Amino acid sequence: MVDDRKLAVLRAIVEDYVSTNEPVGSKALAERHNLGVSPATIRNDMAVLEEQGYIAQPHTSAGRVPTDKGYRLFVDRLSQVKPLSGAERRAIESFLAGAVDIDDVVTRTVRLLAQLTRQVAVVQYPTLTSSTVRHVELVPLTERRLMFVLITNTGRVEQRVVELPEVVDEGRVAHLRATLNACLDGRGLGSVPDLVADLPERLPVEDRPLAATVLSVLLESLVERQDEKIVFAGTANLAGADFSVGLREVLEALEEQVVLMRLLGETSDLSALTVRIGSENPYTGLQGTSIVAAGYGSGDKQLARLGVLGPTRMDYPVTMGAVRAVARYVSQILAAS
Amino acid sequence: MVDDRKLAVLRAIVEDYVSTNEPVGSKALAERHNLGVSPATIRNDMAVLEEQGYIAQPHTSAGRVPTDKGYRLFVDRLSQVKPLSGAERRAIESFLAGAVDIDDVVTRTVRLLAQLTRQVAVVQYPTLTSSTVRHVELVPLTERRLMFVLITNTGRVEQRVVELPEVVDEGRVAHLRATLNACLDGRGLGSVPDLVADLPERLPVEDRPLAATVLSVLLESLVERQDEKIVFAGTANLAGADFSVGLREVLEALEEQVVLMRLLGETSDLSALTVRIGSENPYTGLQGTSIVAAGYGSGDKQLARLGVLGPTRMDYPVTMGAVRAVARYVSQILAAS
DNA sequence: CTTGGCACTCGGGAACACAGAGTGCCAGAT
DNA sequence: ATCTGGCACTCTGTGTTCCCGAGTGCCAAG
Repeated sequence: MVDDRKLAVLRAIVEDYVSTNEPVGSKALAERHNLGVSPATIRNDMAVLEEQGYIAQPHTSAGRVPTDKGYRLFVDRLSQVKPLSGAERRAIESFLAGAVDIDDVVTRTVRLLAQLTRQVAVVQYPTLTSSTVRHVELVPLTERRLMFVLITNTGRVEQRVVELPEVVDEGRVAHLRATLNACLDGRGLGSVPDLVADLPERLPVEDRPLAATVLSVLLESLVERQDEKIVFAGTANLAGADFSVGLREVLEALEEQVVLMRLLGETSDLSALTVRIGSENPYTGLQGTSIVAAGYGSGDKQLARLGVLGPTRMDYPVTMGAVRAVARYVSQILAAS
Repeated sequence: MVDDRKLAVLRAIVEDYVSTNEPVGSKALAERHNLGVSPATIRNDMAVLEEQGYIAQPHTSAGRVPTDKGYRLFVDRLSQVKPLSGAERRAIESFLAGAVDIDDVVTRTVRLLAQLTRQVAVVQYPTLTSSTVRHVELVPLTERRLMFVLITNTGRVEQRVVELPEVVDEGRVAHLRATLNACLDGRGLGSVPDLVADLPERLPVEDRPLAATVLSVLLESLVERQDEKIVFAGTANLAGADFSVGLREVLEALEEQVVLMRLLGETSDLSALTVRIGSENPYTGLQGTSIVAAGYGSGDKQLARLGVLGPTRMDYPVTMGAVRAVARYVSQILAAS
């Protein structure tokens, strides 16, 4: 009974603080929530909660504010993900349905998510390594140069210009193209390095330099894209909010692909809805912020992650609901195409 | 003689204000610049300059600040574009030289420009319409679906998934591919609509629905990309600066492709180094900001524009120098590849 | 036309007081 | 054992006042 009420108090503090952005005191709590006890009792509970590190007061004689630990407890045990309204769902669906290609899907998704949560949205492009090769194309540009294009089953296209070591005629290019496609078509990108390892040896000697050059570009493009592209939107939503640390640091972090990558991706379970709160964050520039992220992908395979970044003081149930919903809808869209 | 000195005073005011970010008074001017006259004389000049609208005072008994009109005069008549240092040039060159494809060029360019100017950099992707078709590829994905890929001479690749009206075999796809390439190879994108207009009629009747479907996708992808993609970087540089209008508005404008487009592009002469100062700006959310932009492209053809956006109070000579230099180097890179 | 002098204005910072919110603690009630 | 009301105390934030200094505009003299 006792502990139960303390948790209720913590929940009330989090909810009030999130909605008002002001430290919340015992009196206000007693009024706004019917906890059935007097302010004095609440004060006692708050003293305990503070001692345990769930809340803190900015100054003596100010109300209490949840700590990161407090938010953590709230997210883990005191809240439920809030589903979106029907109208919101329909809006999402129709907005995403209009996408024409993978770029468009990602762009629309990130904007949608930013608008929905009124925070900064971050979307990782689907990882190549878990998709498969649909087609490899070699297009001669000049005598000693060709365009290498790799198309995956997720609709993603990688292209590179390859400088050739020697003049090569159409026929040899066509042959290499056929060989490559026969070898790679439908295979997972992760297995490509193994598959092409002994390929030059299976070719006539005179074709080997050509093949080696093309393959090195192919492998390079795979490696390079493994830490994938990430896009974000909604930075304008940062303007109002105040973080413990400056706005500048947050914007800088957002432009660092690597940092973003780690924020979204450092989870073994790609599909889970993960929340990282304030100081749980590995990156110093993002102390005052929380990240809510989820995996998405077509079918059972999780291809990549998406999420939002906002002030620690955010409405976690709503945000988590939005992120989860968008992740699901994107997965649907990808599965359908 | 008289007017000359007034201009010198204006120049001094702009320079001091840009470097100190504080309204500049007559006494400080007389000390820091050797204008050879007393503060009182400068005051008289300043009164005239203010009457003519080149400067203004935030409050009575504060120093003067340049108006947009004042900056305009400064840029047009009182300043020279400042070339970059040799070290900076080399840094640019080596940084851009490592780019592997067109995406990479654009990404590197925008980051470089942001870092160089310590402002927000904006780069427009090379416009398709002024480039030419290098190759058209049709890749069957399933019986009723194929991937359409368009490669241009600038290394840009457009792809679309096409849903077919009927089951189509490899042979017919190959035939259409050959026809398309014969028809379009090497032609300007602008002329594509004309070139394909009567194409269905030149095909056997049974191929027409297929051709019509593919062509409609082709044309659509051209139209869609005509208002081109724009990327930006360096928003963290906005954090310190203060605009007359809020930071939020600026960030919002940056995420509006259309707005950015107009900012960069609304010039008949694509190649000129253009400066748009504060209220000269068509968009209300960007009043306190100036834009410095230049065209770039391979060879003589200007393909697109790039530039930076910063507070009206910026170092125009330096910024203009950086923008111009980067535009030139990017043009070189594009011409070489 | 320039200069030094002078009175005037106004913004911004320092000092100060004060109201209000919130706390902690204690003694009494349940 | 727990809750409650009361009470003294401690802050922050705000409003007020005051004053300094920078800067101006004007004027009369060089």
